[in-house]
Amino acid sequence: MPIPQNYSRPERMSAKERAFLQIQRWIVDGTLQPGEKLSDGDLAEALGVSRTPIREALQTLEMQGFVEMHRGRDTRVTTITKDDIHKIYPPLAALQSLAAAMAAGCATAEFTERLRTTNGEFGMALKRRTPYQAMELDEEFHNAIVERTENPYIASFTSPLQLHVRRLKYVFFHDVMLSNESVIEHEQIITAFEQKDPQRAAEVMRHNWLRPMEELSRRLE
Amino acid sequence: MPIPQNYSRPERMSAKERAFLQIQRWIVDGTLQPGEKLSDGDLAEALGVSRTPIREALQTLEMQGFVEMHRGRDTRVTTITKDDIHKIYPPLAALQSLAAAMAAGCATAEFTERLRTTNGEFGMALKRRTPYQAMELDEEFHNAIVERTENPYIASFTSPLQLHVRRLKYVFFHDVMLSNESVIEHEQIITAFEQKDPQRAAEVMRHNWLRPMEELSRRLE
DNA sequence: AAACATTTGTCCGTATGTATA
DNA sequence: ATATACATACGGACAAATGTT
Repeated sequence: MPIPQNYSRPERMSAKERAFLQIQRWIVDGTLQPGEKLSDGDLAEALGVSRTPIREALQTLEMQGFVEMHRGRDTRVTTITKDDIHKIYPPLAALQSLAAAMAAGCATAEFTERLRTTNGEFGMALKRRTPYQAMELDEEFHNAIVERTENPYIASFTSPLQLHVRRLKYVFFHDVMLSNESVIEHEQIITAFEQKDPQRAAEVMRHNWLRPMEELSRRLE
Repeated sequence: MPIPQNYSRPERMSAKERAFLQIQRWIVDGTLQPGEKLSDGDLAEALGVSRTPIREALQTLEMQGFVEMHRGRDTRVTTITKDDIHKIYPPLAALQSLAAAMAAGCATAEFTERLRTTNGEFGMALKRRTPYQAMELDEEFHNAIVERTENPYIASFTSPLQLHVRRLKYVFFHDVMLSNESVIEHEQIITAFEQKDPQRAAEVMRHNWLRPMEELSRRLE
């Protein structure tokens, strides 16, 4: 009996983890809308577990800014306004920029090659008009750089912030909003890595995050 | 009957919150040492609550990087090495620098005055050789700037990072390690605010965080 | 004002999974 | 390899708090 090798995860997920990922997805993609009330009892029933793992998941999501728990009252999905565009992007840009500067110092040839491959696929996905795949490849590009810094403090913050960006796009535009300019900027970042130029890597990276912010902002006026 | 106005908190804390703050304190000040095993049962008994709020507190601490939970195995205080000095400070510097740049744009006279007062008390605490008070006034200075940005995403990350810095100092030096140069740098930041110079505010702020990193780093060699 | 309905917060027992002998 | 000991993960009941009728 042949068993598929890549069946989801080798390590089983805990109920809390499953609940966390599922509820997070629902919030990010807008299934659970901003301000919507969350009943842990209902979620427990929907996900087929007890309230305990749901509560734990909700508390984690509260830490990440996706839900607000009011003791004794209720638990709700956090609201977002267009102002959040200018609140989420700048810190993300700052940390990604830092990560780029750090990665520039220790970028090997095989690392830049890997980035170039990912960026190539990203560009192809844009041409192919498969925005969801493009978005995932864009995130893969940026995550690779963050992971390269081997700094868990940075990763632990950029990761949820990227999800907040996704949520912004879904909630306000029902769209992932990607621009072709990113491909060029990514290439410039890779070049800066090859030239061991942290300053330039940081500068381009910042621009690569602040430009989409401006684009979103303009489309809302 | 006169009731003290500033009696700790008007709102009662939940058991989870109490447990969270207490365990966090113990980890930061070294009472609970790096790598130490945490038994939720023992903690529950020590704090006079059941295991549920303890478990929830530990999960929150895990998100902040103070605790590692290994499913089915054990729960331990995270280890820190001297390498962490160079991992914690840079992202903190990057975000504080961003906060300074943002605050420079909207700093009022009364705001800079408040900062100047806090910085004055900070300098006095240094002269008085009351390092713990000095540290708290230093944090108050920086937190005021972060809060001024009204950006909860930044605050939610800098706040635990500052505690990691505290922990570094306590664990490696049993000391809070403050330098007089900070007073001058703070004043330079305030001046940059008054002159509405975000660039300079950001630059001084970064230096104000990276200099202590270098000082700690040198003292470890 | 007081009792109700609802939701969150806490307790504790048990099942599950992991490491060790 | 099997059994044992132990810690975590989960479930379900109860208590407390809040808003409402």
